[in-house]
Amino acid sequence: MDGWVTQLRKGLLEFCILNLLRRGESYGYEIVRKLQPAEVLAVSESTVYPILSRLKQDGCLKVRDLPSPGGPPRRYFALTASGRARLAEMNAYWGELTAELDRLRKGEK
Amino acid sequence: MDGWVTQLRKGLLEFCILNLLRRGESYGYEIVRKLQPAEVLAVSESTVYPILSRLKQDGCLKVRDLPSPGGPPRRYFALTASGRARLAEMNAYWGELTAELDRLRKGEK
DNA sequence: CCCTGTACTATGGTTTGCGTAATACGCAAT
DNA sequence: ATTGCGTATTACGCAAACCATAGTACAGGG
Repeated sequence: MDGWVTQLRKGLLEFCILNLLRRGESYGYEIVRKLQPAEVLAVSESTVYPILSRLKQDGCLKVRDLPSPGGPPRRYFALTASGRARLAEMNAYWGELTAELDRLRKGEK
Repeated sequence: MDGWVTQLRKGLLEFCILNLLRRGESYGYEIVRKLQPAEVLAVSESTVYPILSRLKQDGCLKVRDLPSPGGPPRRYFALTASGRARLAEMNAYWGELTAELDRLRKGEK
């Protein structure tokens, strides 16, 4: 069960982070905190930071550094136009996927 | 988008196969066919067979071989008690996960 | 001076899906 | 008779994502 959860999260976390950033820019450490209370989605920094780097690399996010009140400067990430388009595609696919899975779980036909 | 779909499927396919077998035994080739029309879940044999092997290895499935009307003998897989328990846990976790994700996607608080 | 909380970076392992290819059986058509 | 197609399984190897672990760095309180 434990390993399965890890596998299930592949791709999903990227999806979560994009959805989180839809509301406005944020930085890695804060994103970890925002996902913490969810429990089923709780992750560590070593998971979030690589995802942010990849999304920026892919042109889905843009970055700007601002000083922090305590600690290294914060790297704020925000969605680009390309990122918003990507998120829209993902949301559409996710909708189909969950619909299909619900059909599988309840005893369809 | 394409690579993302591959990542999203990790763990999910195992979940789908267990749900499929809940209705009764089946064999690899047939499972591939049953998932085919779903589109969002369509996979090839090279994906399904390793999953079945692993599930059997983990004690979630039991196997019996029966002759095929054309081709090598079919390996029929069926859920064990342990498999049913595992599936129940997965279904519970999946419920929490989709609920949390829906909350993230709609602009909750 | 040490410890806690904040914030980011780097490395390596484990697992999974999937492309590719090989094997094997039966039946129909050329 | 041989070719091809649908059925059915097995084996090898790659790429990507999550995550544990560890390390760096700054500010403020005891």
